[in-house]
Amino acid sequence: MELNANSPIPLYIQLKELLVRQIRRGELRPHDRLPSERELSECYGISRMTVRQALQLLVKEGVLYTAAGKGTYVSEVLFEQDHALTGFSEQMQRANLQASSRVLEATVIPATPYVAGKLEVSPNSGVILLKRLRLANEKPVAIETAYLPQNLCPDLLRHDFSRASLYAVLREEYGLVPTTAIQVVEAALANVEEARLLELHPPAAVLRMERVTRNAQNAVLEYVESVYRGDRYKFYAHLRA
Amino acid sequence: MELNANSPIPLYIQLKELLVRQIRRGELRPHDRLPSERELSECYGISRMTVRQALQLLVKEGVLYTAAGKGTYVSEVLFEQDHALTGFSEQMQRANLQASSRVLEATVIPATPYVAGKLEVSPNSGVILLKRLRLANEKPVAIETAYLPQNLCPDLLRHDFSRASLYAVLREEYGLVPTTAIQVVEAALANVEEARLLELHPPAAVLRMERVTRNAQNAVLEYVESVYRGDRYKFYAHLRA
DNA sequence: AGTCTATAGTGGTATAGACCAGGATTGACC
DNA sequence: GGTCAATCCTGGTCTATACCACTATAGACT
Repeated sequence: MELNANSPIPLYIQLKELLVRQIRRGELRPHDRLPSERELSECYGISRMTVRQALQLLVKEGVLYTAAGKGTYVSEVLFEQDHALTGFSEQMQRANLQASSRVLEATVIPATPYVAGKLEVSPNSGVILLKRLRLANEKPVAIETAYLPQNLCPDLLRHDFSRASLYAVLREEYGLVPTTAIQVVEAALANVEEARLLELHPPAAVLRMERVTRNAQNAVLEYVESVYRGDRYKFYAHLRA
Repeated sequence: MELNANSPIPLYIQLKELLVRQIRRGELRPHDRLPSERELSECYGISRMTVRQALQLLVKEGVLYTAAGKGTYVSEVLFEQDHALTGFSEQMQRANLQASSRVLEATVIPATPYVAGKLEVSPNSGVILLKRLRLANEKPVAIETAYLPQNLCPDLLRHDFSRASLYAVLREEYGLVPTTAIQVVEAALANVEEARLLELHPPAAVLRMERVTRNAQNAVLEYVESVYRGDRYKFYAHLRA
């Protein structure tokens, strides 16, 4: 269980992942105390500052917590790194569910004033509309309608989005990486069309979500309206001041 | 514009706040390059590692971004310190609604295993339970049940929480400042008790939320279970990668 | 037994120096 | 004029050391 100083992977990352593995394997359990920074430093033959770099990362991620004068401890829950900014496909993969989709609509339309406002583009400019029924293990979970500025991702619709992940295509083909999003979520009763598509028997509760996603340069990548089955979807968010 | 080495405030925090002030005043504008780490180090008479501590904090917060081999730059938006981590009272104030509460329960209980896990405290240790009906302009909006570690805020319950804001008391009296939270939101149909308290006529949709709130030291401040009226509450979240 | 007081250990802060890979600039060369 | 290589600067990583405030413990004292 040693660190490799010649590896291209930084030592503090190696140590961080080593600790995460120990926690995942149960060798370190919640509220266990870790060896002190000085012990880790000596044990792995690296300096204390490097140890601290690894530990601080894990504290920031919520995996560990520290108590000055006492020690460093394993947190109760090891939250999965950020559900926050992943698409449906990635979320399902994380939950070990098989994601699939049925494309309900895939066209280019002129931006309505409302959508133009959300996307921060001119009205009537080209907007890609992608409406899909989302399924997990073949069972309907959500209806998702995404609007994207056509100039950011021309020819997007040549992909088959019944199988392809929108976020994966944006990232790999167009270099568009979501980094922030503003979401609004509310609860409501399913209407007739929603009940039909989601195979619900009214009355049934659904989660309605709107989201505007931006990249690091603060450009709007997409505006999405989604409707989730209340009984098959929970909505995680990690908030920071 | 100097740093004070004798101040109880760490140098890297002082530098961080100094940079934020410069950005707020417009002396540093989006996409401007900051002086290099070595220049800042010499300019303020502190070591480069201390400079990096300040810069890394700001990068983590999204205020700055770095490009290896090029420099450190100001991000496009300095997000409003946001809706994310405020309590019900603050949210209502922002929406120009008059917040009030009816205390349904306010006691100290021994931590159940489940709550102890959420709060990262020992089972059976003292936990403050505060259950309130939340109203906006006299109309019921939510039922909120908060659990707090008693050792963090002893005597909390001597306040009258039908009027006082929990977050304001935590901040002003105990110096407890929420900085991160993990929330889980789902939609459901209101049960009988919820419908009665929220004055709903079934069937009606509600938003159920669980939240674990932590401070900058990653200590758990509270665990909250809330039930919101779907028609009177929208749930905002600002997410970052 | 109970209380106080060193003392040792912990994380938090800070310094000074070093090397690396990658971007940017300059200048020699064709 | 255009190309390529050397050079310098940048952030990224890492070491070794030091002092502080806080916590726990063990031992001396009452």
